[in-house]
Amino acid sequence: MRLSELFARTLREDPAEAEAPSHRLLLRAAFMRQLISGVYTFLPLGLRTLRKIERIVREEMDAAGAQEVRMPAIVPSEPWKVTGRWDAYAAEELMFTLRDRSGRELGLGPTHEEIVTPLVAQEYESYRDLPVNLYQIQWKYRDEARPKSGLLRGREFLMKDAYSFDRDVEGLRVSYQKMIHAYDAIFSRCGLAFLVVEADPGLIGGDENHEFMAPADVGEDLFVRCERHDYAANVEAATTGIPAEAFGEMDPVEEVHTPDRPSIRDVVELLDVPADRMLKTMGYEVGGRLTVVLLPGDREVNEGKLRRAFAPDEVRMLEDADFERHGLVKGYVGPQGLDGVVVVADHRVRGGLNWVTGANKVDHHVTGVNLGRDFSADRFEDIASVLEGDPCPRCGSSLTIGRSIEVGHTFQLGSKYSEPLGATFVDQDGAERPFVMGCYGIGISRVLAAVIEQHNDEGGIVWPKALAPFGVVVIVATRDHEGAVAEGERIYAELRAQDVEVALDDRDETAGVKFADADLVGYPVQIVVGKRGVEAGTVDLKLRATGERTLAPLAEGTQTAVDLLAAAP
RNA sequence: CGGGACGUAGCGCAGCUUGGUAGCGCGCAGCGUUCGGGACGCUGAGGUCGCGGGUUCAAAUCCCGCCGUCCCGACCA
Repeated sequence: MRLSELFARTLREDPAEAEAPSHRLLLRAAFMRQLISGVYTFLPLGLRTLRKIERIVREEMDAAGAQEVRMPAIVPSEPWKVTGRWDAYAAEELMFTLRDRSGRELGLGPTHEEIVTPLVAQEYESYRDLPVNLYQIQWKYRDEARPKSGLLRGREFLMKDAYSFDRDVEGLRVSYQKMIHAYDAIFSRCGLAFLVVEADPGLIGGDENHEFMAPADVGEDLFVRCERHDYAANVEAATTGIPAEAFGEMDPVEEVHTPDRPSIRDVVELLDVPADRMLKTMGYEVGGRLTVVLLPGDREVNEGKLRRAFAPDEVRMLEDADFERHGLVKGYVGPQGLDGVVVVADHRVRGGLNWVTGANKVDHHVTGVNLGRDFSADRFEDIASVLEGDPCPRCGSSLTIGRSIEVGHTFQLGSKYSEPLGATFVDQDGAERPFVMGCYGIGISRVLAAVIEQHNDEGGIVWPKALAPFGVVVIVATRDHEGAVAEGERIYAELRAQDVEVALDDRDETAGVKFADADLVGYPVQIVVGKRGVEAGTVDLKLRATGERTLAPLAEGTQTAVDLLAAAP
């Protein structure tokens, strides 16, 4: 490609609206332009890179035995109503909805379980047909409450979604493992540093599921990982080793005056006790029953774990009026002497002595409160947030917390969708059974941004060669030296003849502009053809990743570039 | 949805407090010089000051409403 003809105007300055490095660089390097919030046009450079990711995904999915299809982006509401997700998506405005001329409700698909499941049910009737795994690469639509950071959270994004259908759970496990391996290969080939974590299932539901996380400062997801790397989980799903029950001397209960100090932080400050000695009491209504949840004061309730602990009962946090109705003093609730209240304690509450907690009386707390003597719990559950330094649930070594971008998510769905949708096959014994499904997503446009988050420097993007829009750029570092221009053309032609993806910077720009743009766009290898070099019979080459420079004889410039590219990361 | 900020030329910004001629840098066009790390000089083009309403003799500037964009939070295949 001749850069003089490429539809790409780089920006000298950072666009005002971009903060995340990938967002900034994608705009500056002319990979994309914004249309509206969370929706972008891919320019030629961006599209080339996007297609490289698609290609890697296709190759690995095909190698894993999945078959590509293309389902419509426009979806009918009916199957969504059957699975109950129309309300979950459309009513909560996550789904863009529309109506056709007859008034029929339609939506733009945010994911396709409701479409692919009936499709397979329609075509396949027997266990003999299974397993099958269908995937597609398609633009997905989600009316995000808050699109952000360019491609990292868009309202229109390119996604690879795959769906496996098996006759039983054993089959699903095999299908699932194949996808895990394919994902490992895909992200490795993309040059992404990543880890697999145990995850919270969220709206999609199902049993076991994993997230593929790319560590990055701008990531929205927190994960924990133990020192020995035998456990990693999203903080939403993370558990820890449970502390041993505490034994020791119990102080007497004492009431202290804590005027206008309803929050843990206030009391910590006033009484000078560490937050982890405060006993936090959270009020909920669970399945209509008043429930108090206890946990150490330095932790938060993990809502996901809480809901799972109480499933299938509805969990609702108490509002101000509820406290009054139940005779609780907001800000000063303690577990001691509560009647007719279900008390659920986090396991960690067993590991502490002499808690400080509310006195169930305005402006008063109590100290020296102990489990067994002063209060009891009806149940113990793992419901508190994880903290840095907590023990690993597997090996006991300490957990660290990291920030990451979710680039892939795999779910074992079971019959969560096939059952309500009536998607069944006839098994060997003649019985009709619902398909046992898995689903597997990769945010392709998000991977593009995640790779940049991990591979950039002051100069711009540093593409792994697998994703670079062009592997090599030939920079003609002069405008008025015919020999240099001719040598540039020659090397460009030679590289093309060798099927190297090469760009020729033949623009009417100064050398400095071309160098800066080459660094910004991030071509792995730069070849500089200039007057000085041509007269001395040499070309300069630069490896973007390391900044390493090589001087090569003119005649060997092409081959040196090929070799450098082959060796580039 | 709650909180905050911003919207002035293609891009980045100043001007707004204290109302009165719309400005700077980059980019763009022409000419000349220069030619290996975002060149220099001269000349020039380019703006419904987000939109609507109000106050005023007069609004980019003050007031109200709306729209848009970003950030924090809530939410989140």
